[in-house]
Amino acid sequence: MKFIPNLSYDCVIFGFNGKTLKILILEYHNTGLFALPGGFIKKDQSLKDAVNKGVEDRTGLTNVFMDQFQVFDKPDRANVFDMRRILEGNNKDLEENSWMLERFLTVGHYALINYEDVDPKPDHLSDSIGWYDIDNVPQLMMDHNEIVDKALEVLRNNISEKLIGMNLLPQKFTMKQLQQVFEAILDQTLRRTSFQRKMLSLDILERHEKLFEGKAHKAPYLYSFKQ
Amino acid sequence: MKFIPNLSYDCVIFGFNGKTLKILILEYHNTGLFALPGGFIKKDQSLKDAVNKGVEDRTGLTNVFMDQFQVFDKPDRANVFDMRRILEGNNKDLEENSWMLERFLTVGHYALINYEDVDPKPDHLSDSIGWYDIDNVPQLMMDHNEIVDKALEVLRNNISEKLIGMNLLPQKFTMKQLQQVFEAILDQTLRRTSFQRKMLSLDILERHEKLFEGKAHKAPYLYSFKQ
DNA sequence: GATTATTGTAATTAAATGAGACAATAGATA
DNA sequence: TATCTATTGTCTCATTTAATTACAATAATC
Repeated sequence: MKFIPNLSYDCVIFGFNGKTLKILILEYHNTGLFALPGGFIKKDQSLKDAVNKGVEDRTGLTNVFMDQFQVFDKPDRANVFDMRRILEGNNKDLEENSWMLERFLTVGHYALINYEDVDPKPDHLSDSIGWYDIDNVPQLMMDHNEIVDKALEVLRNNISEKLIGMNLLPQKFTMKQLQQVFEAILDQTLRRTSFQRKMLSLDILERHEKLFEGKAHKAPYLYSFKQ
Repeated sequence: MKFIPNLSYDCVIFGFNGKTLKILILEYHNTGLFALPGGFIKKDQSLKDAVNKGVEDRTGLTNVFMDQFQVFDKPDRANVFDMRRILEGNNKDLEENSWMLERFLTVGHYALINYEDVDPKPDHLSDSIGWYDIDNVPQLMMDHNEIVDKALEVLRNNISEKLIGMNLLPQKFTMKQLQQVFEAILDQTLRRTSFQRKMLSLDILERHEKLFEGKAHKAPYLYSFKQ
């Protein structure tokens, strides 16, 4: 067995389409079961490499911002029944894959990516993968809904202090777009002038050329994050 | 094997003696190796139960405030050489315990306890356990120094927003003691009047009787946290 | 050239924090 | 008993930070 037994990772991949916060969810072949993208860790592989590989396989993206946030470990979190359905739905040998029916602890991660860059790709076990609004996530297998909830909570706590919102945007963006990211994550409206003043005072933004959208009003500047 | 393979926990147990922040460190028999209190997770045990058990065994305390904060996973973090010394130093059979020489990922936790309540007890593998000032931690085995550093960082980030400092104090404490906890954790002096005003404005403290210490000055009130 | 929607920034208010002042007081001193 | 000392609790005022409002600038439309 090339994997570390009883241990997996799952990743809540966040994207932002300009209006709402979304996450990537996949559906397994012939089961109707929805789940977070996840996987196992090879015996000589770092956790980070394993998750990066999983994210890359599903999104095509490398160098994605990501962070582990909690181990989910309830002894009864694995659902043997569901796991069996997934294996059977994919015509996998049950004997050979019996290790997958054991108890698993999973390391919860979240990743932030630029929505526009992604063309979600199902892996060999799942027949679809797609974006779901954060407030419209379907019932997921095992404790994955709990993992999503916790990921969102951690993201909310981190957005202000760690300034990670940029990872959800293209490299150059307007102040309004940045504000919309904050508003989507925090689920509250922010004051335009205070937000702008705050962001500029942090001295983390570089100002570029204006963005002319052909709209009948003053054109906003584009910004990027320094280095 | 009754444990989950390749996975362990380690716990940075913080205490406060009124002056400085301290952590519990144990030394293994006949090896000169220092380490954090840690252990393994039984196949049907929750992570939290496992860590609680470990903390209780070493301190005698139950219902301790504790939080997991990171998985440490470097494929080369285990030091086979050190592990062998520990097993040999305890006259353990190497064959039988060879699983302990494999790669381990560990879930880092920190715990906050009332220093006065604790009489540290070595476990069967270690011949001493004791308090060390946070700025005078000896060289620890594997990546345990890194775990300590990270635990302190997380504690510093959490002290203000999550108000967990109370766990380092007896149930009733003076405003000065509370300030000293904050100062020890943040490693900076705070303004007495601002600190007092801030704490009182948060509406989390309950005021009790005064504490008469027999000193020639006004006696301070005792406070406790509202449940 | 006037109009419209939005942007960038300045001006004004309000809130939080820093810094100091001072009365209250538990015991020590004499 | 009266005075002195160290510390506490609270107040005031200055300073900093943040919220709110106001307004000029401007890109395209009419």
